[in-house]
This record gives sequence, structure tokens and C-alpha cells, in this order.
Amino acid sequence: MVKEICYKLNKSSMLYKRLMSKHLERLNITYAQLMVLRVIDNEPGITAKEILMQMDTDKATLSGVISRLERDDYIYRVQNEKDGRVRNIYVSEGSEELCAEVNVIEEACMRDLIAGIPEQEAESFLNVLDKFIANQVRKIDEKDHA
Amino acid sequence: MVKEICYKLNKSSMLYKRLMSKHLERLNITYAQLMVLRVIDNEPGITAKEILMQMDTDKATLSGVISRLERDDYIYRVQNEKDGRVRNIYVSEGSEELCAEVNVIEEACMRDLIAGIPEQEAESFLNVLDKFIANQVRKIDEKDHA
DNA sequence: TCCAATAGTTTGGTATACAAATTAATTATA
DNA sequence: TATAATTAATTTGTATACCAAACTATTGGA
Repeated sequence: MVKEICYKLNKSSMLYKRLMSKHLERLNITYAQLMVLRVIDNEPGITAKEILMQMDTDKATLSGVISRLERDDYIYRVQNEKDGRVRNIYVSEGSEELCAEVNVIEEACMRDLIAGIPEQEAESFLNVLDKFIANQVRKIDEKDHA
Repeated sequence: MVKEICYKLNKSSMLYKRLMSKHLERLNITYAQLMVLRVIDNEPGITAKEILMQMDTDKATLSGVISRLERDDYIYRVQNEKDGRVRNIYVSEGSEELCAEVNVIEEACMRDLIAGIPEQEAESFLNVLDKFIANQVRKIDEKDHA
């Protein structure tokens, strides 16, 4: 039964990315790029390291995503004066609108996804998901420090 | 709240793959390879096309995974006598043991993950997850046929 | 028999995930 | 202060994931 949960979590995650990708296609941005763009939009001047901590992803992966966001002019980077290693990141003009537009898409998309699921069940679902994630994080930390 | 569910589903899925990858490291097999190996173990003689349908993944990707599984001697392929286009896939000797070993790892791993989550809550969780996935599949189909 | 369909591989392109090495800059310390 | 240890970030290499298209070999129907 538990194994089923894991497979289905994976499947649902896969499906969500697939669905969002379809929606995002015409906006010429990928799901991963959008997630990062959003974080930057929420915190202008944020650094790669700070994004890394917020998003719990991989340094190398994030570096690539940021590069592509910059290449496509969604963001720009400014060398930090106090610390030459650091580059502060800002969303480019027009990107805020993109973020807003995507928010609308995402909300519509997600309303469809919880169709037929009572509020209270969704709440309990999220609760279990949180516990599950906490257990996962704990286990990974154990492995890391082992 | 719904948006949170999606983010957390993705996060949990990511963490699961990460945790399993750590466990699988010493066995010299990747998570994706293992998933495919398992399907083959469960259905000896299965074809690439059948795996494709079961796993809902990409043809080119699967072809690569199967190639690497064969390269590393986890599986072998036999030309089908009735249909020369088809190759039936079987797990190699020793791979069943690997599957069994991984099952043990995975079960132990998953017992940890549902720690502190009552059986009944897990049941209800799975139930909601199923509904959620069904909604996702429906939405993606709608998009595909649009 | 010829054509359309099918199974599977391969190629090319882009993006992601992750580990490990590397670069450049900063801080700590002997 | 010169050197070592850290740190921020990029790069490199391997494996995925996904898409599209081309290609091989084989099969089945008209």
C-alpha cells in the first residue's frame, strides 16, 4: 500500500509537470524556469544561493536554469559590490506580467484538479503530505550525515 | 491551498527519487533503470512497447534505459519468432535477486516514510491521490484532443 | 506483390537532476 | 600578512525526460 503511495506521488508529479508544460508552451518558458522566476519576482535582488535554499534543488541544476532565464531575457544579474562572488538577480521588465499571467493559468488549472474532492479531504490530504515530506527530509538528512 | 498541494506533490516526488537514488547507489543501478527492470521482472518476455504503455513514458527515453540495462547485463533480449520486429525482454540471472534486494530496501525505506501516519489517514490520502490523478489524466486528455 | 502500418532504434535538440571538479573571491588564521 | 580554508557560482560528465523526425526491418492487408 505504501509503495503504491510513492508510485502515485511520482505519477501525479509527472502529470502535473506535463499539464503545466502544455499550458506554458505558448509562453516559451519551462516549468522549472517559471518556479525560479517566481522566487526572483518575490524577492528582487535575491542571490543564487538564497534561491537554492528556498527551493531545495541542486546547485548545478539551478545554475543552468538561471542561465537560460538570463539568456531569454526574463531576468538580469548585477555583480554585488560588497562581495564579488555574488550576483544579485532581478526580473526583467515584462516578466512581472508573465508571472501574473501564469498565476491565472495555474489557478484555473488547479481548480480543475481538485474537482470532486471535498475541502476537508483536501485539507487532511495536505496534512498527511506534510508529514510524509518531513519524514523524507529526515531520512535524507540521516543518509547525508551517515 | 491547492497550489500548495501541487508544489508539495512535486517536492515529495523529488525527495523520493533522491532517497531511493542514495539507496541504489551501491547497487550500481539508477532509479529509472530499476523501475523498468521491475516491470520486466514482473512480466518476463515483455516487449518495449508494452513497457511503454505500462509506464507512460517516452519511447526514446525508454529505449535508452533498456539499452543501458542490457549493456550492464541486467536484462537480455530475444528476437520474437512470430514477429521479427519484436524483441522479448527477460531479466538476467542474478537480476531477480537484485529486484528482491531492492524490494527489501524500498519497503524498509517506506516504513520509515509513513512513520507517525495512522493507517486510516494513509488510506484516505491514497484515495484523494487517486481522485487527483484521475482529474489530471482527464485534463491532459482534454488538452491532447483540443 | 505493393503499400501502409507497426516495433524498435537512432538522431538531434532542449531541459532537468545530481555529483564532482573548478574558478574566483572572501574570510580566517597561523 | 601570507596562506589555508570557505564560500558563491560555474562547468563538466552522466543519466534522464520529452519531442519530433528519420530510419530499419518486418508484417499484414488490399
